[in-house]
Amino acid sequence: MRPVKVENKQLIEGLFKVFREKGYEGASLNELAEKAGLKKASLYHRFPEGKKQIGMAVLLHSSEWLHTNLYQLLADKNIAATERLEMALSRISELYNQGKETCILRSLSMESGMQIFGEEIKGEMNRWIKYFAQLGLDFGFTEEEALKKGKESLVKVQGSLIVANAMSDTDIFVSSLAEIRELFDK
Amino acid sequence: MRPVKVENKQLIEGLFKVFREKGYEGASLNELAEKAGLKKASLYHRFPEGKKQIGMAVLLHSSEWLHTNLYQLLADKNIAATERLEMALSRISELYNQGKETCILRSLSMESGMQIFGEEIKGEMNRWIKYFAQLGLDFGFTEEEALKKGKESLVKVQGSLIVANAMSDTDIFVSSLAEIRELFDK
DNA sequence: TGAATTATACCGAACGTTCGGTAATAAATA
DNA sequence: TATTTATTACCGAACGTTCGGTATAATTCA
Repeated sequence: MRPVKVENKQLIEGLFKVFREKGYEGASLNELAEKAGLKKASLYHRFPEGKKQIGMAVLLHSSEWLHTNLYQLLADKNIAATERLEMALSRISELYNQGKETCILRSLSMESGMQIFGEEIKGEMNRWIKYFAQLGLDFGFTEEEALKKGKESLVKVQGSLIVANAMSDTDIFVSSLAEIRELFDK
Repeated sequence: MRPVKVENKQLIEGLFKVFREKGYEGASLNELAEKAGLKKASLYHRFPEGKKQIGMAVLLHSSEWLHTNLYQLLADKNIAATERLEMALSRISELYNQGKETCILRSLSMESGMQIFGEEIKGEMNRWIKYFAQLGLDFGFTEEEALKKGKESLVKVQGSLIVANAMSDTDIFVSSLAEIRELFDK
């Protein structure tokens, strides 16, 4: 069998960047192919169902990253809650390149994207809230308090990414991460 | 002179909704014209410079709404700070239809929109922060504290709109407005 | 009538998608 | 080992459709 020109991981990451920067409608097959290192027709060999399937693969890739690098950490009771929080914030900062890059969930959550990926995006946000709420419980908060903090952490990350990007001011993102820290551990 | 078929205000509001829901790339001229109640060519009569000009008009319309309905209120020293805050939150809730609708700044702030409207979006966010920071001063906070609260209010609104829309859960938006209240007046 | 507004028809370019064919490798055969 | 065969990966070219945009004619009203 002929070997692939671009490995799957590298391929998805190239596609991911285009969707994150341009959104679903803004990401053209030509640019997707270019950034992926393949021709347009070859993309259709890898993803026979086309653009929607590519978006889905990108979303799945993000979901796996979060599960491996964030959620598993947040749920690891062998690590003290304070340290878990610290590490989680550090990985979130890494994920969004210190606030210089937006979130794929936001990029794909305009109306056209929601019609295709609505359930996946909603599911991912629910997972974020759930795992941060779990951390809240480990910090000793009540279930209600913890759930609220889970939601606040998501709102802060999403909001600060929007504002930081629009204003070219990553300090807002960095500050928001600090506020999430204080939300749990003060 | 022949009267217009669709009045300017109504026209802009129709165009506004399309850009807010679909983003810049996702808003096609055919749909813009349809929702505006005009044909495409008639849109070009009203906006000879095309789509960019339409987006700019929509953005300006939003800016004026904010100035008239929010910023003037926030700066009105004849009203007690607490009441000003309360009224401001109420108008924000109205603006975003209790969290059921997103913010045009977010919709137009993907890469393609930022290249066209970057300065306008940045300016509008700065204005939001400035006026809420001013309110913070009136609440007796230091300049530094007030500025931080201004930024937090913007982050909370933007973030909660994203999450509320993606999760079809307007409670998150409502809660976030309550958190902004507590941020200033507790 | 004359000017303004709207509508029809159209344009080149770009869109997502498809297809026929070629390149590259592994497996099978001689 | 050398050659053929099968399988998969890739790509150029073209598809029909829609894009943003533009002529030009018809309509409307001062």
